[in-house]
Amino acid sequence: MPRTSATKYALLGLLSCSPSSGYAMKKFIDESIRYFWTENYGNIYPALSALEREGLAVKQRAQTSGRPDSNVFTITAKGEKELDKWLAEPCLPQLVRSELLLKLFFAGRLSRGKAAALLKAELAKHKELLERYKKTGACISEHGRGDKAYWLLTLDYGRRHSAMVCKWCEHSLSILEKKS
Amino acid sequence: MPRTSATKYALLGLLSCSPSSGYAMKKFIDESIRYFWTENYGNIYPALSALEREGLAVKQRAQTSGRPDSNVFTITAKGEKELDKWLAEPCLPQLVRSELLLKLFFAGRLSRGKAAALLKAELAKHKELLERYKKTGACISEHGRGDKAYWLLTLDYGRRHSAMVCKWCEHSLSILEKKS
DNA sequence: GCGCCCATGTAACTAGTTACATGATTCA
DNA sequence: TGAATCATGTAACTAGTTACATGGGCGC
Repeated sequence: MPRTSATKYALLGLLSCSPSSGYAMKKFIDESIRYFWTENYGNIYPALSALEREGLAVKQRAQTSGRPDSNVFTITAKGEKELDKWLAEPCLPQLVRSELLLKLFFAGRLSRGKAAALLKAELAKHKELLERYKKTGACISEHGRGDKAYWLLTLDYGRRHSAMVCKWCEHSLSILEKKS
Repeated sequence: MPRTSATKYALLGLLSCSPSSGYAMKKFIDESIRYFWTENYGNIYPALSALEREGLAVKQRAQTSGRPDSNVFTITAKGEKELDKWLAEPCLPQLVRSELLLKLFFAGRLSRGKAAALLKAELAKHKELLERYKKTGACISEHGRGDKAYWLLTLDYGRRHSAMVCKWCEHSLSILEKKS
């Protein structure tokens, strides 16, 4: 079974919040949900054309003073129906590929210092993420209109995930230090 | 910069433990490290040919009684060097795409029951994973030769991850229930 | 003979990334 | 005038999945 790319639904979801352009959606994704979703232009623009072709969104040329014109897309009733259908479907099993865990799995070949360096880099990354989540939380409380519960829920996941990784790294590093 | 596929290094890593065939490596991956790494035949066989072409592994035809012949690959000194170089390099930043979090982010459109169903499915999945990790832990203690510390470390990650997801699901479900 | 596991491989496909090209507007 | 940001798009690429084809050996 060919699983349709989720890009389509990510864009429909964003459009269900408010009409938007490809450029603006990319920006929103990078600034707000990058910790669990990414897109790139090479993906977005063709997907938007497809949405229009399928009648799930309509395009309008919009002019804003002081900026180039943009193509603003609005979700249609058909688009909302399609989105809701997808949202209610169970998630397809996702295969994981963690380069870090793969390296660590074979890290017996490395010196302790080099193995520790991998863990320290991961620890630093997630400490920084934890800092960023604090700001995101404040941002949602300010900007979010309507039901923020689910936004906070995904944010909570991010926080718990990074906190877990930090603890695991610290624990792993302490084990490495104890080693002969 | 084109990032070389990690499949190459995954296979080199496995070969650094012991000579093996593509089929056997696929089996090992599926049975032991599926929780953080996956491969499929369409990926493995071409990668093995490439390893041979680059002089990182050598192929030998092997016959086992009662089974079809197999191509057993052995890592070369050059292959080990290449592997060690890769292992010591910092991990490239990995982009995350979680279909579950994406759905949840837009779950304000769903009934509470449907949103809860997504979480319940995830909870069930990770409860089952936790069960499996127990067995894997025992398996490593028995079979693992040499330095098991790093194997246990990746397993510890899996356990912590699934435990975190379970807690997050339960917490999220309790919030959904409290909602008006 | 049939179904199952062993074993290898490829072709066609879907998905996702990167690099490039274009052009507007703003600000220093 | 040059750098930065806004804005759209495509072509070429890398990566990964699925489906298919083939054939040996084993047990029923």
